[in-house]
Amino acid sequence: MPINYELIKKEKNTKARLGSVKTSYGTYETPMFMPVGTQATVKTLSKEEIKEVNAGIILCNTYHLWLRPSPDVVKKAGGLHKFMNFNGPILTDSGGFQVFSLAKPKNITEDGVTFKSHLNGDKLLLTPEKSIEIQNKLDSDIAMCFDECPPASANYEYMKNSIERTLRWAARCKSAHNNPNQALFGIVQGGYFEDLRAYSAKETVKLDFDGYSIGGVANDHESKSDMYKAIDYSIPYLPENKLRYLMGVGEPIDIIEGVIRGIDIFDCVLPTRLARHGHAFTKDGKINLKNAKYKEDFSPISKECDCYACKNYTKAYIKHLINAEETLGARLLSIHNIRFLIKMTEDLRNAIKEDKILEFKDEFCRRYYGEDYDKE
RNA sequence: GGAGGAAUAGCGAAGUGGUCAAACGCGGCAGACUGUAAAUCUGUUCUUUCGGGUUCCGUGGUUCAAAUCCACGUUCCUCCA
Repeated sequence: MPINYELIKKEKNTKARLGSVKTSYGTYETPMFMPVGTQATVKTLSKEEIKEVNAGIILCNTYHLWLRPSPDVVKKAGGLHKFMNFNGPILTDSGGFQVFSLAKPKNITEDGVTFKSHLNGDKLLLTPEKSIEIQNKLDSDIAMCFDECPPASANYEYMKNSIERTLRWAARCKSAHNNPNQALFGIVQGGYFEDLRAYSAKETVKLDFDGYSIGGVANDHESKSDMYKAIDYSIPYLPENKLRYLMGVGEPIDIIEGVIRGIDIFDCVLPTRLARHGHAFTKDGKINLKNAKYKEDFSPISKECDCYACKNYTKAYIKHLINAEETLGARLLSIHNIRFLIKMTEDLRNAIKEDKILEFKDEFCRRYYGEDYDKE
C-alpha cells in the first residue's frame, strides 16, 4: 500500500476530521494544504523553502510534464522526486483540469480528449490510459484518474453524460494502472446537482480507489454556497477510511468550510499566483502590497507569522521588489502565502482536537472579513 | 557666424486644418485571480460642483474652425565654418 490513511478523530460539532497519511516519505497529519508545483516546481521556491513552510504533499501536473520535458526524461532522471530533488510525497494531477482550461467540448470523445499544445500548437490526444502511463513514469506517490472537469454552468444533460463518461474513464484508469508504489485516486464530479454528485460518488467508490477527490468546484465563478453544496452532496458516500481531497480549492474560508464538511487535503495555485501578483494573506484579510500605502511601511507582512519573509523583511521592501519586478519579491510572498495556508491547517487540526472548529471559523472570519462578517 | 531639424499630457511617442481632451507604450493609481497557456489580465490616469472649464514651448496672426497654417521669439539637436 503506497499510502495509508488513518482517521484519528472526528470533531464533535461538524464533519471535520483529524487524520494521518502514512507515505514512504513520512507521516503527515490532515487536514493539510498541498502547494501546487505544476511544472515540477512550486514556482520560485527551492526544495528547502518548500520544507521550511512545512508542506506535506505537493502537486505536479501530468499534462505539463508530458509536453515538457516528457515523461521519459523524468523517468531517466529516476522519477519526479529525483528529477526535482524533492524528497517528500508528490501527487500528480491527471490533466483532467486541462480538459476544462484548454479543451473545447467538441474535443471530448469516448476515447479521450484532443488538445492543442499550448506550447507549439501540436494536436495531442490524452486518454485515461495515456494519463496513467505518464503518471506511472513520473512515479508520483498519488496519481489521479483522468476525468472531465466540466464547467459549473453545464446543464443537467451535459453533466450526466459527462460523469458517466468520467466513470468509464475511471475504470479504464484503474485497469491501466500498474505502479505498485503509487496510489490511485478517483474523482467525484456532478456540478451542483445533488443526485448527480451522489451517483458519481457512489459509482466511483464502487471502483475502489486508494482515495477520493471532489472535482469540478471553484472553476466557473460559482457562488460559495453552491460550491459548499457540491461538497455536501458528495461527502456522505465517501468511505471514512480513505483520504478525501477537494481539488483546486485554496481561499482560506473555503479551506475552513471544506474541513468542516469532512475534507482532508486541498491544493490551490492561489497562494503562489497571488504572491506573484503582489498579494499577501494576513489574518486581517488579504492585502495588496502594490498599494501606495505600504511604501513606507517598515513592519513585516504579519508580526504573528513565523515564515522566513515575515521574520526577515518589511512590507516596504517586499513592495519595492514587487514593483521592480525582482524575483525575490514573488518568492518571499510565495513563501508567506503558502505558510499562511499551511499554518491555518495546523490551527484547524488543533481546533479539531479541541472540538472547537466552529469557534475557530468564527474567530478567523471576524478578523479576516471584519465588519462584513458580523453583518452576515 | 552659416544651414537644416525639433518642441504634444509625469516620461517616450503618434497626430500635420473640423470626426482631438489628443492613438499607443512606459510610469502612476486601483481591481481581478481557487486541480497554473496566469511574474498574467482588466479598469483608470488635465481639471470639474459632471453642465462644463482649460490644454499640444511662448506671443501675435490667418480661418467659421488651429496641436496642425503664417510671423516673431525662446530652448534643444545635427551639420558646415
